[in-house]
Amino acid sequence: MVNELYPYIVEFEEEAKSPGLETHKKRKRSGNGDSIERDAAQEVEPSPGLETGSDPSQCSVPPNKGTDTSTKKEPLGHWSQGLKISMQDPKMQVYKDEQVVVIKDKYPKARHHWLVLPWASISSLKAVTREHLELLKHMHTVGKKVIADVAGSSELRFRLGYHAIPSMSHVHLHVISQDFDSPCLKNKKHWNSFNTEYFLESQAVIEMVQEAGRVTVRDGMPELLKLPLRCHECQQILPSVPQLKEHLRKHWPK
DNA sequence: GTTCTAGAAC
DNA sequence: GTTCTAGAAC
Repeated sequence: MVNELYPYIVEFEEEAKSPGLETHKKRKRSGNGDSIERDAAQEVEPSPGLETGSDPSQCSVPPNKGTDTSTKKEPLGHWSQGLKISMQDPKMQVYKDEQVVVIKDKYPKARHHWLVLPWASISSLKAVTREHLELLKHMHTVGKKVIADVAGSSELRFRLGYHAIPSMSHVHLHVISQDFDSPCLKNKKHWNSFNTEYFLESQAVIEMVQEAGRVTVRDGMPELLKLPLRCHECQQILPSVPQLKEHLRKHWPK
């Protein structure tokens, strides 16, 4: 509970906000927005123009000192910073509340694949501490809610977790259905990042932060991405991605 | 993270 | 000859 005071941590290259800028956008940040049932939480309508004054996508950055935990100096135009842009786009937002926003993965690796991101700028799991414990729990809860809102989700299995070594900056929780039925799933790295220990269960991460106060990852994560293609449902090993994808069909829900 | 493509694998 | 993988991208 530290950074959520400023939903807009993203710093645009537009640089210098004159100190005289209106820094007092008095907004209710009453009680903790823990309950997603509150009206603060809302399913974001696709139709534009519904945003209220509390739209965090407006990027008037308060002249606050470096509150963010990010240390990398990647330019905001770099591909690895893409999530910071997408999460601000109302058209991408599937859900949002005072603490987090959910967007669809731009290149979904299954029929349903979302990313839950905190408004607070947390570069990666390496920067997570006990102060973020409630936030991580909330991200998990929101992920489960989004699943529940999907028609037919009762027949689909889902997993919630983080990549051990994410490519994209800004902490993001993957919420992905286990059909892996998607044309964007193209290579061994895609498969193994979701079907080996490279995929860190959200629940395990939460418990780790609770117990150890931080998230540690075992060595050898990059090697996991090169393991043989093994079916997550029946453990069979398939010789190529195309054959794996053909094999997966027989596990699809009828 | 993706695209592109050389050359390995079949 | 075609499919498929895996590494570069300034």
